[in-house]
Amino acid sequence: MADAITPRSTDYAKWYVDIVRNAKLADYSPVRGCMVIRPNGYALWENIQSELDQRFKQTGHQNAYFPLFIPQSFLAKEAEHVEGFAKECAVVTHARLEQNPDGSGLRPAPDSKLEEPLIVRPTSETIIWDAYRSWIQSWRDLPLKLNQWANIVRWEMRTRLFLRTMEFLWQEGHTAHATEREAVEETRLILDLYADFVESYMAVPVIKGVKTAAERFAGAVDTYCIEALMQDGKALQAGTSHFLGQNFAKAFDCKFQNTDNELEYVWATSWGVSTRLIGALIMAHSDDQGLVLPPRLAPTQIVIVPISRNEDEKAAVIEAASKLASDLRAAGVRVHLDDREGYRPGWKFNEHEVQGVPIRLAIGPRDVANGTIEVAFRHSGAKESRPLATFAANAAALLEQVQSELFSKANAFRKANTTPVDSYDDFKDVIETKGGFVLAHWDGSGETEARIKEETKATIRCIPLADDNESGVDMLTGKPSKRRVVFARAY
RNA sequence: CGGGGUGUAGCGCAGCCCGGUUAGCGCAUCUGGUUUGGGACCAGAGGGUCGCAGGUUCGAAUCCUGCCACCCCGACCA
Repeated sequence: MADAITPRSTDYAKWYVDIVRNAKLADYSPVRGCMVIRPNGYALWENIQSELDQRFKQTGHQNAYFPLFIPQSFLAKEAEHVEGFAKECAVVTHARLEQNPDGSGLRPAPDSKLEEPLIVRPTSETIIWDAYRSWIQSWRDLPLKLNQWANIVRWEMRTRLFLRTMEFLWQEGHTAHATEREAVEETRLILDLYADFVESYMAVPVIKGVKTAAERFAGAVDTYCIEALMQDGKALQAGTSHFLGQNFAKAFDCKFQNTDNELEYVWATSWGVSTRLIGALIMAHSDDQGLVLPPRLAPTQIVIVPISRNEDEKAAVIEAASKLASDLRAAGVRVHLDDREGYRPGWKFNEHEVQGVPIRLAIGPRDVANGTIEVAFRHSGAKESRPLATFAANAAALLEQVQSELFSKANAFRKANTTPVDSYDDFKDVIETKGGFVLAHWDGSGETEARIKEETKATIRCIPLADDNESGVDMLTGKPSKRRVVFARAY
């Protein structure tokens, strides 16, 4: 509980795990590559969920739920999709266990072997498009815009808490449209929604862009993404929105009759963000003292720690603290009065710091006498005394200020770690020594991209959508390039 | 799957080379007391198939053989 956190400068990967475990966000499970999401971590996911869910509904989406198990044959229907996912599927082959003949434990009963194996969904396009085929006949059935909150399984070789686990939680939106244009608009709408959410709620700046063919979702025509930069200079894909064209409609024979009385294949999108966002959050803001949470997402925004030496003091302090807590609650602040017995104030300070509570208030006999409280800011470490009477009224604004300071800090970090380069030598040097986003010209060929990846381990994170075109020549081949693209080493 | 490493109390480790009372230490936990403005202190207590299976030996955490698990580094990925 009170273990030291490895400093980032010593070992970034270890620091990350220490944060996750000391802040009690998650724990390892008995199953390799899986994790237990603890209450502190799950509360973050619930806040992410409820905000996104609202936004999905505001933009005309409905929630539904599709099965965990998918017939193996479904996956095979879309050629690129199967190629992308087949190698990381968990497969259910038997329906029953029985005692081993020699009495040594259990085995799958041979006579319970399934006619057709089931795969545990690595994503749900196939089973959803199978349903869409039967639900969509006419242009009047479109658009169909569903989302599901679910768990999925991808049999990963190497895993990291939140960033890559074999099972993870996410939402996946799947929409069907009458026209290509409408589907592309949907893809972009969700991309904007994700970017705004991550920037305004999580205070993590992102770059919106399109993936290259090599990095595209298996089965998509275009994959749009938001890319965030972590404190160690590595990029993290924080969300994706795919324009699927008519690939899945064709694979699942999903057609509709248009207003001209003709049969057409449906146009599709799919999009998702996962519990990986929590990993992004940690690596964007946290420090060597522990987790740092942005107020909008923090399960507890303000914690109050009472301090007293005897029963008389305690009564007065608790009374003042309780009143403050209820005033804050009335002002819409998620506040927690930490009145636990048996823990000293210093211990509580540390615990709330490790767990990332944005603002800590300490109130003791001196404060009660002076009508003040001590305000400590998690993100800056600043500590100051303020009048007690007016604090609650200003609290919401104070939290918003913290939120925006966090974003500014992350934004400044990204700016400082985004480097334009024009020669391949400079490129290799920056990737190797400085890291971060590297903006360079690329000739658009998969060969060049693959060679750069091979030689530097840096990939094209995206071709940015931002309107800052500047033509040039590929740093490697000298061929013409219409704009700079974003390179980085990535998680 | 290739290379490296580690398995001893909930966690982190010592002991192993050189076999020998009851397997130890720190943190955490429990009880009692004194404490409380930045991780309190004192006293006491509980907690172990020494990863598993064989072998050598009067005797194995320690030596030998085999197996298993996990971690780190690489190839794949939200």
